[in-house]
Amino acid sequence: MEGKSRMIYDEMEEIQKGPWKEEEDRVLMNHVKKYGPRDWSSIRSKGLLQRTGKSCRLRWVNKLRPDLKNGVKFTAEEERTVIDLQAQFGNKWARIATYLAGRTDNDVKNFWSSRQKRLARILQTSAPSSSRSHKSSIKEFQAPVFHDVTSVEAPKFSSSTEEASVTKSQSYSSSRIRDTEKTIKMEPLPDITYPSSLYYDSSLFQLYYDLEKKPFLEPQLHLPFYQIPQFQPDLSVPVESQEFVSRFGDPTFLDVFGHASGSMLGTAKLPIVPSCFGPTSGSQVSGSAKIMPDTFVEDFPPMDMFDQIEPLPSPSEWS
DNA sequence: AACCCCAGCAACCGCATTTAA
DNA sequence: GTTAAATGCGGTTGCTGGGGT
Repeated sequence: MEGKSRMIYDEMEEIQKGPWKEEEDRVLMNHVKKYGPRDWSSIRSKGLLQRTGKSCRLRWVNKLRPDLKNGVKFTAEEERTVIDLQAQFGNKWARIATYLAGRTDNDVKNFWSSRQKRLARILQTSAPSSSRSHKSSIKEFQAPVFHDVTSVEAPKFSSSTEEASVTKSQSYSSSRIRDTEKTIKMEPLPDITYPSSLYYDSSLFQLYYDLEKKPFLEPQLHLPFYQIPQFQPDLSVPVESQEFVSRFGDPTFLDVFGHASGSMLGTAKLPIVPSCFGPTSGSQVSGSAKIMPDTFVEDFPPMDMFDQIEPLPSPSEWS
């Protein structure tokens, strides 16, 4: 080996990888103090560190930035935010992270993948071994997503027309509602103060109903699944789905809901009247103990065991 | 005590996009 | 306008510590 290739080899060899040492962090911090968070490549070219510019930047962004919540677990609120934004944006971790103060894209990404693994395991262990059809029925479900997103602040965007569409005058929630066809806006019921931004994913309904042909949901069927333990087996629900649905009563399955208890599920009913069906369409749940959506969200954090589930076709794909 | 499993995390890699020359 | 370098992003990997057996 000689000449240029030798030089390249030496250069490659010198590059430091792996965990950062304190001294390296100090050098990197000094660089940022002097020049700001940029010119990462110059750190190496000046001989300050044997790290690539990319590595330096990553270290700064993920660990050294002063505003980071290092070593702090995601709060329930942050989890809700991530779940909601992931549903909205997909795996746009950097974008999602802009909604979470002190969190990096890596944080969000790691949080999400941990969660996916956890849920996959839960699904796996709670799935009855005897039923293949059960497995397929799960795939037909998509999670109804309940969120109170009123407290989520939209980030301050500097550019991008798409991002600029979320203006200060527009709440994050309203943009969310506007953006998705899957969202059914909740109308407040008299004498109850509901967060105006409460919404859920209506696609659960799509499982059973072609909305164009059957504009009215049967009262029990448009219930969110927290009422499912009381689910009546004769409600024109496909047998497979009933089987799946019945598993909400399975104590193991309930682990998905964190500290939710089976008894809570059994008694909880929420009067929800999707506006598209109108308050007079007879879709209100009868005889229910009213619970606030927020309470519900708190008691049933990250309800996303359906995340593995393939999305249903969009309405335009229905035939 | 030794081993295994797993969750959480940090860091790397490859590719895409943006910026500067 | 072109090209190379710098930066940003998302997927993936590997390490580590804690808990269970």
